Amino acid sequence: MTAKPRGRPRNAQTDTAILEAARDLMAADGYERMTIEAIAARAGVGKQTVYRRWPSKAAIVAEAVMAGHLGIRADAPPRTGDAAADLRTWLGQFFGQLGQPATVAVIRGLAAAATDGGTEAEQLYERFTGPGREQMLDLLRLGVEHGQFRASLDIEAAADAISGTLLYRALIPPSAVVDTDAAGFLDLLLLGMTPRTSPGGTRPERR
Amino acid sequence: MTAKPRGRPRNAQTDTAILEAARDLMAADGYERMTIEAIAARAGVGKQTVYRRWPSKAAIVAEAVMAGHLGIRADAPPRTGDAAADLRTWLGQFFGQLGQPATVAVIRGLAAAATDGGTEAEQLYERFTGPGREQMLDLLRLGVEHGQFRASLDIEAAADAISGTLLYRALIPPSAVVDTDAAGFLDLLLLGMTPRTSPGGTRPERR
Amino acid sequence: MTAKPRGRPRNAQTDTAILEAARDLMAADGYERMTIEAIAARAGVGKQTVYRRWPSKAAIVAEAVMAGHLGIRADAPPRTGDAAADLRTWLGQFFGQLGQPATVAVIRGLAAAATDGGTEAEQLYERFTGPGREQMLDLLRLGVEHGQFRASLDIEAAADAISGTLLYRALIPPSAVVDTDAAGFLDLLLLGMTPRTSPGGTRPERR
Amino acid sequence: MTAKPRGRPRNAQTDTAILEAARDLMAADGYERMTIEAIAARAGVGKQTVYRRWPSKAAIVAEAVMAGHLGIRADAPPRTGDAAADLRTWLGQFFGQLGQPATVAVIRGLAAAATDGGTEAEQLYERFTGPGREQMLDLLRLGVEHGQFRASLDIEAAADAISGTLLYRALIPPSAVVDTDAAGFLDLLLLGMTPRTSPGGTRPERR
DNA sequence: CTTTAAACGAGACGGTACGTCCTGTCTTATT
DNA sequence: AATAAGACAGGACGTACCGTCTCGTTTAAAG
Repeated sequence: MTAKPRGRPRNAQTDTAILEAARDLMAADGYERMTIEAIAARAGVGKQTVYRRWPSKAAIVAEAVMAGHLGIRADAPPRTGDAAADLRTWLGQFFGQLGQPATVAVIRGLAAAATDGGTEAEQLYERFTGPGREQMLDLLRLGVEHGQFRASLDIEAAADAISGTLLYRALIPPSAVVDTDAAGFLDLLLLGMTPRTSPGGTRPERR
Repeated sequence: MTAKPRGRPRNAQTDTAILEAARDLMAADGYERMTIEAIAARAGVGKQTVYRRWPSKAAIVAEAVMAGHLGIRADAPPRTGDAAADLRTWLGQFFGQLGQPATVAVIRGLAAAATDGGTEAEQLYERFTGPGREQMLDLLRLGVEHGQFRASLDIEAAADAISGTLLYRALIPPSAVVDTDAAGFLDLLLLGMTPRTSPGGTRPERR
Repeated sequence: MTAKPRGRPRNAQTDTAILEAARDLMAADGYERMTIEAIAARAGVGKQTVYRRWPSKAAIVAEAVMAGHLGIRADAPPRTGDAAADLRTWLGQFFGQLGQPATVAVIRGLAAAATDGGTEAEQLYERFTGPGREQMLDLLRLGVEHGQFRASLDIEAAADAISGTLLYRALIPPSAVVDTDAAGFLDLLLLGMTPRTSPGGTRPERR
Repeated sequence: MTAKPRGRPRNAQTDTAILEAARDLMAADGYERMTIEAIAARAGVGKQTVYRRWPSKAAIVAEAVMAGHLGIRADAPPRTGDAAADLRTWLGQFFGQLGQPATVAVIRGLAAAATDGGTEAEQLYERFTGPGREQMLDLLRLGVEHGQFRASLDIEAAADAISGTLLYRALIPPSAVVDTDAAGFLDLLLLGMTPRTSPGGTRPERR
């Protein structure tokens, strides 16, 4: 049990203001070019107030993502009973967002934050992938149980492959993006079934 | 045909010295913490000499990787005729190197460099993934022809999934790494076959 | 009335530390060779702290002189009632200091600073010559009233001639200095009387 | 006797081009801001060619002045037999030029060059003031002999006072300049006679 | 109410690195 | 051998942020 706080309590709206400032600047400048000084200024807040709440830029970004201030929405996946379909729907959310520059900026930022090294990388990994990963593993496990995915599936490895592909797609330059849709990707990964190709079927040339 | 060069020619050894300095500092400090000033100092070179040759830290790192000064070796894959086996062997090289801190540092650096934005990201993508990707696509195509991989395989998507997973494994903190071996991963991705699990078969606990 | 200051107030001792560092380096290296970086380092201060207070090297030097940190002492002249004698005594202070390397360094620095152009030159002129000039004009005026100097004396022109000679003596190389004493110079300028020559009377050869 | 020169002879026009480039840049940017690199570029010449001929910026400027490329004209003074009048005429040349910005820039540059310290200051002093000084001393000596100046005049000190005043007038900011004419100044210095004031006679207010 | 204690905006502070500019020297190929 | 061009090690420039540290002020709860 925490001791009753004394002195002036922290202003809860300040958190929001900072996270929103971070979100805007991230979209505008990218993670690297965004500075804590600029975040504070845009939030109309002293620098110390930022440092009092988060230890680093990476931590701010991680929180902004988790709090939903940044583009990637981690809504709970649907649970219709059809695990494969649910997974497709859910991943579709993410793959669909890869078209939006803001989302790409965020994922790039997270990757950059992860490379900052030190404990933040671990934190970020935990906070960012943690909850989503659990959902993913659940659905994969369910799919195996229901016989939708093959029994030998290494669900942890599968989860990593999904996350990794998502990350990779965000990092590569837009001109090189291959427009495979999420469902096709999932089939590729998990089923050995014919992936449903995008309408028209023909793959565009790489630049 | 290039114009005839005038004035004192650039010293080719200087390039090497700078790239090697970058390699060492990258391994020691990581991409973010490595400074151009330190690279110049370690190479025994003026800062301007660095800037004369590369426009940014990202560009230096990209070149260092391509020139083979940085840990990831992109040797040509073996061509035994068995495409699936060749691919396994070749990817094994990369996955095996994920255990070495220097290699991880490099991949993290490349990711960070890619997030630096601008044209360098594209350059980096082209130069880094380009050659390797061609090899990968070749082997995948061959495997499909020989019936080792299913006919419906989207080889571009498969290549992205492989690259992405490799990247993801390098970025996540060591404590969270799942020790699936390369062969198992490949089976997962391409075959729908039972992956060969590591001896003992039990998955270690996550931290 | 000035606006109420906000934020952390500037440390007044820091001003002193910087000015003293400038004084020392000026004496040691001369104005040209003295760098702002070295001033900051010697004062144990960040470079920005220097730039926050003064816009240029010239401005620092000007302030250092006015604050008395640099060698030229502009003590108020004596007021014995004998204006000519007072002037001689007072100017003697300055001419006497021309033998000290530190003083010469300062005057040279002021001249160099003046040539930096811009508004600082004006500032420097005002602040450096201003107060002393008033004293000089006062004494000259008094001397004319008392009949010690001829009635037709253009006191402003006389003041310029005095300042200019002082400056010139500081700028020329030591080997070329003529050792006329202050009193003799003054007589030359103002009285048409026989200057009191230095003991021995013979002028040394120029180099 | 010098050995017969071998190899390609120096181009004499190059000297001129460099000195003229220096003259132009001096007028445009001032001594401090003028760089040797810019001089070479403007003269259409390699940097080394400049360094082969002069050891320093100060030396270039000194030569530019002596060669008449820079504003101050040191024509020989007239010799009418009336030493005082000749001196007035001659000094009038200099004082008159103080109105031209280019001339002021040059004198300021010379002062700055003198403060560069080292041997260049001495060189510069010798080359710049040397020839003119001889002329000045000659006329002063002549004036004393003819009884135009008082017999007790210390001619070396008088020459310094004249040079110093000229220098001082060039260094002080234009707004502070007192418009005493040369003749009046000279009378002040040498004669104890009523100086001829400018028409109207009233001194303008200082800024 | 008054005291106490923390939060807050502001901005100074010692540092570090940035990317640019210039110095004076050194190679090139050319004249 | 001199030249135009330009690379080179070095070093200072003035700027931007870092993360920390005062300031004076504000806001609650405790006395």
